[in-house]
Amino acid sequence: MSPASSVPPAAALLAWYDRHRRRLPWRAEPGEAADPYRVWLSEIMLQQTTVVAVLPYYEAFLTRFPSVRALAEAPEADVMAAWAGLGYYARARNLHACAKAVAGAGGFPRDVAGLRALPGIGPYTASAVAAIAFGVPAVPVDGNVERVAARVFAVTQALPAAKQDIAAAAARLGEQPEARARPSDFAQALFDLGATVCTPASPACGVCPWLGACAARRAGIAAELPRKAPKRARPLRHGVHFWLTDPAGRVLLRRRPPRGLLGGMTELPGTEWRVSPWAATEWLAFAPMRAEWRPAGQVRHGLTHFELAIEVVAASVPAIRAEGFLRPVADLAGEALPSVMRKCVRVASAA
DNA sequence: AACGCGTGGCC
DNA sequence: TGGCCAAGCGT
Repeated sequence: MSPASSVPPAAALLAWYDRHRRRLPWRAEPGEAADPYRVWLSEIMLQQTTVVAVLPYYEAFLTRFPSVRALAEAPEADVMAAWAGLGYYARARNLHACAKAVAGAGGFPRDVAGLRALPGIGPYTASAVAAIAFGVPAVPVDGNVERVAARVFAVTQALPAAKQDIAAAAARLGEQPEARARPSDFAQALFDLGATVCTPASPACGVCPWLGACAARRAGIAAELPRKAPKRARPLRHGVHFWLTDPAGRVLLRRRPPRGLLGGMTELPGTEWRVSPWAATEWLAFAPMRAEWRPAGQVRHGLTHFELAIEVVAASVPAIRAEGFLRPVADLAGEALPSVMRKCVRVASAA
């Protein structure tokens, strides 16, 4: 980035946004006041999660927990069950803790520092809520904004080392008077630009409002930015899970530890997940009860840092006496089952 | 400061 | 198909 490089004009981006703004359920209509609860809820759900995945969860949450107070007063198990399938379950735990803090304080803090102090709210979300809900002139730097900023200023250093430089570049964009006059629209315009035009793989530079000011485009390297450090490979791990039912149509479940992998979520009892496959003589020792276990099917599932291959085995006994709790199979929809466990349930039910 | 932490869609 | 990616945070 040379000293002579010009800053892409905020006015051009805002004009583009006024024509192309996406209508999303958590967005206020032009001239309408934003609802901090909805903005915050959507921002937490959208962390590392696509709009399409969030939409049904957002609507379900608003119906079930129509206000931050309603969310604060709900049992944590209800919140975890409503979040089941969305992933990164620490978000749900922190969401609930944050709701309690906000309800207790009588409302959301209206500035970046106050928001940043709440559970589950980091630098990005604090800026996003401050800008979108309260009109604070901050530029939230997410993956979209990082990409746009890296390109318009041609930051060629790779992430995560380039984090600070890119954040400074994004802040430069937001310093323009036109951006400071419309912080909410400017932030969302950057999101929309990144999501629909300045996309990761094949950016639509031809229709970009910043085409003329983009340093990466000028250098012919837009699609290559931002550069990223290589990621580690995801190893395969193996596990065996047990589908144990009784004559009343109930199945044995277990609660996972409150923190860590799938923390606080419900699971079928099973072995640990390890790199070497399990022999029958080994996994039998982990079975919740002595029974005639029969293979019910296999499940593959990708988690954040490893791939999982699960063997589901099933048995029926006259009476279940084992650690855990029982639920009617018909009621499993209301349980906090993560996606990997829903796959296991599907396989076992079909067998 | 790296690393742990889900899921589904896309090419 | 498999690697990449998405409005990151907590530790």
